[in-house]
Amino acid sequence: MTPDSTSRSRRPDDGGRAAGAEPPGLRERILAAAGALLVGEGYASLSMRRIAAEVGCTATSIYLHFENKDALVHALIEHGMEALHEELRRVVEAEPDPRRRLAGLCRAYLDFGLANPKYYEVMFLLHPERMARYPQEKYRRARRNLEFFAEAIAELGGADPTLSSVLVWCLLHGFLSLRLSGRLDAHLDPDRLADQAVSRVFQLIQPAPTSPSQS
Amino acid sequence: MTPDSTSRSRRPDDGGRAAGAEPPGLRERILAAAGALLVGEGYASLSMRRIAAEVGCTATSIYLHFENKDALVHALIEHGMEALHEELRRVVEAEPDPRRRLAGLCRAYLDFGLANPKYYEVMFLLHPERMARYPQEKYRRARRNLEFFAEAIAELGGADPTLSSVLVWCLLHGFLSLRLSGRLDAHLDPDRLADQAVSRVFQLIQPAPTSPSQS
DNA sequence: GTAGAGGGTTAACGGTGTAAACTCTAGGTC
DNA sequence: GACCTAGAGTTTACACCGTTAACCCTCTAC
Repeated sequence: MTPDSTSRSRRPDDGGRAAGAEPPGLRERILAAAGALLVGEGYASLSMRRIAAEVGCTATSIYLHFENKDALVHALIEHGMEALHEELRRVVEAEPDPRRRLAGLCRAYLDFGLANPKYYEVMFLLHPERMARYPQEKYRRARRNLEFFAEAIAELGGADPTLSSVLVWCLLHGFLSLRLSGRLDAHLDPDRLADQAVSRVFQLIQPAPTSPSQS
Repeated sequence: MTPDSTSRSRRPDDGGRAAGAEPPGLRERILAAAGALLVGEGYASLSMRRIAAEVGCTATSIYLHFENKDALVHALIEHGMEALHEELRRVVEAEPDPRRRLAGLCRAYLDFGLANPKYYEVMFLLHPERMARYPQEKYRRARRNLEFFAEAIAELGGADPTLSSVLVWCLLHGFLSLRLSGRLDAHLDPDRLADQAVSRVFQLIQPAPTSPSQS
């Protein structure tokens, strides 16, 4: 039973905004404008006033639909997380072979970051000083993404799949972080680096030799 | 034509003014205050007015010694880069054994980030929208750091040392990035993760199997 | 008909980085 | 001593920023 009709105690805070009425609705339009602005001009240009101008309302109106700017950005992050999750889910469903599936997951993760750099920045690069922590609860989707990796690793007989999946994430995210912020040496071929990162993942997930011993 | 007997040719940085010599000098005091403010309150509190208040001058005075805020932050970054380089250099000089040296380099890198999170953020996490790119030329020192890694990798017979060193950097930086921004699952033990990252580095630098399996 | 609530507005506060114009002081030259 | 100049530092101001408080207008419920 979807209760609506007389939407009395609608709390626009961060709860789901049901009532997908006929016109897009201001909240949706704000989100769309914010996303377009983010993709088009980057996070630095994502100001409440700019968004409002784009959408044709005043900056303060946004506060009727989002608690503050962080909440708005969180909604954008959630949107991005959903898109990323969808990409990964597609790979998982298409690839029964764990080896190819893991490689596909890595490639999909990298491709997502390279194809949506502004979104990736907001989702994974924005540092905590500048923004209230993205609600831990919402990271469940991110964790489900990691589980995709962990499952494939487990099927491949990798060491400690959960931990290994995090290490794989570190490698992939580290590459994207350095690449997107332009910190990689300009002489390196980024594509080759990405390919190498993906193929070395299979070594990364191997259990460490029982004893370091002598080489 | 000689302006004065005082050492004029001091080029402390990016074409700064000659500035004084004997007392700390305003430029040095600004840098010191900025560093303290960064470490103490984080990048978000690093405003020109805050720095000026700390140092006892006006915000605009800072512009007599730094072209703009980015230039000031670049000076801080350079300071951090020097400190990091020193840490790594120490390891290189203390460890002749390449295996232990590589492990030591990884640990030192991670320890630097964990011990100086605010500096690490400014050095490697601040994303490009918010700041003019750190001058490529100054990244030479960062590249020299990577050479430390590459050398050890070469001695260990790792694959394509230059490329491998970048991948190791990706792994270490990815871990620090996710850790410092609080994005790692709270259930994971970060210390164990760091240890695992370091020990898996040796697998990461292995050459990939000649063929990615048949089919 | 009237009360009330929700969506929207205007005006304002304190903060930001930065540019322009001004003042003050020290040194060099006649 | 008088004058000029250069540079360090200050005041003032601008155009933004996120956010709050107060107000308004329209619709619905009783």
